[in-house]
Amino acid sequence: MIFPLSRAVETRSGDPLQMQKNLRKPTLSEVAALAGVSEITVSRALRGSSMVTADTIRKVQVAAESLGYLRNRLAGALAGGPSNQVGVILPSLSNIVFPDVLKGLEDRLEHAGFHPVLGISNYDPEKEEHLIRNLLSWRPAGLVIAATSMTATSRGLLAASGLPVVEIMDIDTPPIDMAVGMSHRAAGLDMARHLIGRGYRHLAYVGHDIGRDNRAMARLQGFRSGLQEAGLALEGQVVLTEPSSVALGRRGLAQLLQANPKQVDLVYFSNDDMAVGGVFHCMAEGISIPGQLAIAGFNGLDLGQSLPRRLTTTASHRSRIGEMAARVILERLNGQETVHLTDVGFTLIAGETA
Amino acid sequence: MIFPLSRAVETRSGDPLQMQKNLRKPTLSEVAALAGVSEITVSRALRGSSMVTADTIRKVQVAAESLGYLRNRLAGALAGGPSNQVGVILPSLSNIVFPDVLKGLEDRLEHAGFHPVLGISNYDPEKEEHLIRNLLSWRPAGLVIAATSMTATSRGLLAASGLPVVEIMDIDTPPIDMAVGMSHRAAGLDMARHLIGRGYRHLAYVGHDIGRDNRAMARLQGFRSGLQEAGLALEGQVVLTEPSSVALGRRGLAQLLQANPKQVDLVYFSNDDMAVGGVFHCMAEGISIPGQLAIAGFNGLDLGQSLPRRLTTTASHRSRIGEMAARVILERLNGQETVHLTDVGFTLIAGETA
DNA sequence: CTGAAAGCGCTAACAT
DNA sequence: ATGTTAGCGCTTTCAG
Repeated sequence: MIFPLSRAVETRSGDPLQMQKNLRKPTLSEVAALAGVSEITVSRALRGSSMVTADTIRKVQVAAESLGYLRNRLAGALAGGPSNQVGVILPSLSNIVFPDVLKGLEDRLEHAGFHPVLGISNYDPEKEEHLIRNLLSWRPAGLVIAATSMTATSRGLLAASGLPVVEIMDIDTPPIDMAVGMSHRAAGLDMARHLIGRGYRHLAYVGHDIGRDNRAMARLQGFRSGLQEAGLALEGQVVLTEPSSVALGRRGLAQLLQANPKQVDLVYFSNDDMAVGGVFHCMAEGISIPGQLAIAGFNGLDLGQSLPRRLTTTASHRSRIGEMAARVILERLNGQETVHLTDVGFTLIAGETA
Repeated sequence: MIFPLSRAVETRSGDPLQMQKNLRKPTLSEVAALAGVSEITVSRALRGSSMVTADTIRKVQVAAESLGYLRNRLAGALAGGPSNQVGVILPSLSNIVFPDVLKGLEDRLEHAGFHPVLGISNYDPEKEEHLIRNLLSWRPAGLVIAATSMTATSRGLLAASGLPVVEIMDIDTPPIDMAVGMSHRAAGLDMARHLIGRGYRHLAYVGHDIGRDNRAMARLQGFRSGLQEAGLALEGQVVLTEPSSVALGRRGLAQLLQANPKQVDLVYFSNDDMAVGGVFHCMAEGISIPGQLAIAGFNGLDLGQSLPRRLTTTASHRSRIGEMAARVILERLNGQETVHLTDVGFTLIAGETA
């Protein structure tokens, strides 16, 4: 049995634990009976409706308290009340980016009394579709999704849901409903221009599993465009088919330098974790930064900014994305007009490694 | 597949909230009508009950598909069906430890078709209590909580809920229902013994906001016990009242060395982030590791293991904690016997920094 | 300001 | 193998 019913125990008034153990979960009508009012009045009182006397509110509260009443939102939501759940679909929690986004999201939702209901797609469109169906079946107040590449059915489900739906991270493609994020293409381009401006001419790239991370791919595309503008091209490239990590970045740079022994003077990494790995490789091999080799990353993690030499990188405003996503959902639920595209931008950090 | 977008009734305004209100989703009975069977048969067919003909299952599926039917689990759960939601309360998402735990948890829950419903307590017992009440009101299948110090009411609510409740991280205090974690005291003790065995005699500590992180405090206590065993004591200590970070560790070590110029030969940090900060400080100041100063951390993050010299630390099995928490909940829901205390242990990593 | 009636959409418990 | 009957516990009408 799923809910083992506790048997009767001797009551000790005042102890909420004991009070509740004696009975099935008390319902509205039991509270109503004890308070000497109707169910609906209890409902209104407990939800803070304006149309209830302060006096009856108190009566109801006392009754509810003494019974250890716990609201049943399943019933409430089914009966047409609002839900305070927001479905959240992320591709992963391993990449620090997503916990950061989730943090911002949760923080704002929390303030409004909402909760994220989480699903991790693991970069799999099929699973993503499955998750959408699943989360939607709980009739949440809204949905936030960091999509990979949605199936047509997924898009259909979201569009048909009639809920506020926010697609986060990217704003490079038109959203079903709303989007919050930044242009990764622009970030890559921006970094390329910055580096070229600093005099680097022999640039290479070290990346992680790019098939799954089309944000990283967009950055690389932007970066390439920047090189093209200056009549340059990537002089080396290592793309490893594993999730990004410090260890992978270290390995990736070793591999790159083995294949392209001398000419490269700067390596653009797919993100800061990878870039820090690159820095560590240089430290271990006695390669001076940025003298012999310059390094740039993406994300602006605390980690990179605490290196002996501050990492040159692009700060992404991750928790801000989460915050804004929560914000547009709440605004929409509030009946306010909402913007369909929110660009949180990015900030180039000219550090000491490039 | 047809999405019930066109089924809006009486749509008169462009206001999205209105549109949403007017959208009617198809129900079981509509599917039943179309399939020419009863509601309950549809219900059974869609849930994969064994007692339905393959043929009617197909009929039902076709009908459901063509209407764009989407299961309403609110109604299902209210009517006595199982919930696939598990409440999860964590103190923070900023500390990498908790995303890691959440990852393991989500992964296992996912496989069983369950979803975490998240609440972040921000190390505040009042908020924690509030979250417990809130999540419980959705009648989840279980609850996982990384508690700070619960209020009596919180404990009462959890005990009275009759749900599987798992307290995670610590196993140093007796749980209300079940606990999954490790002994942080033991980890600190273990590290102290290891270091003393390596010959260090002048040990100091650099920690972060310990008032909020009683796990770190437990490690420090264990560490001290280890010193005592050897007739030693901490020769220096800096505890900063901020959340742990690489930057803070760097600052903390600088502060420690300023106050205790020469005697210290090893610094135990409250965790790896802090320890890496310490390593960076040494790099920047030209202090050789471990020759002039040895460093040890806690957690076994990828980061520390990718340093030019692998960090000496204790690997905590974070995602394993999440996995085991999910496991005991699922076992309990499955009617199996469950253990009340699960120690996932820890692993000392004898790196190159101490 | 309070109440009575009428479901919300589903599933468990018995039917057949 | 399928159907019938009753709710689950609440909140929306609409009355008073």
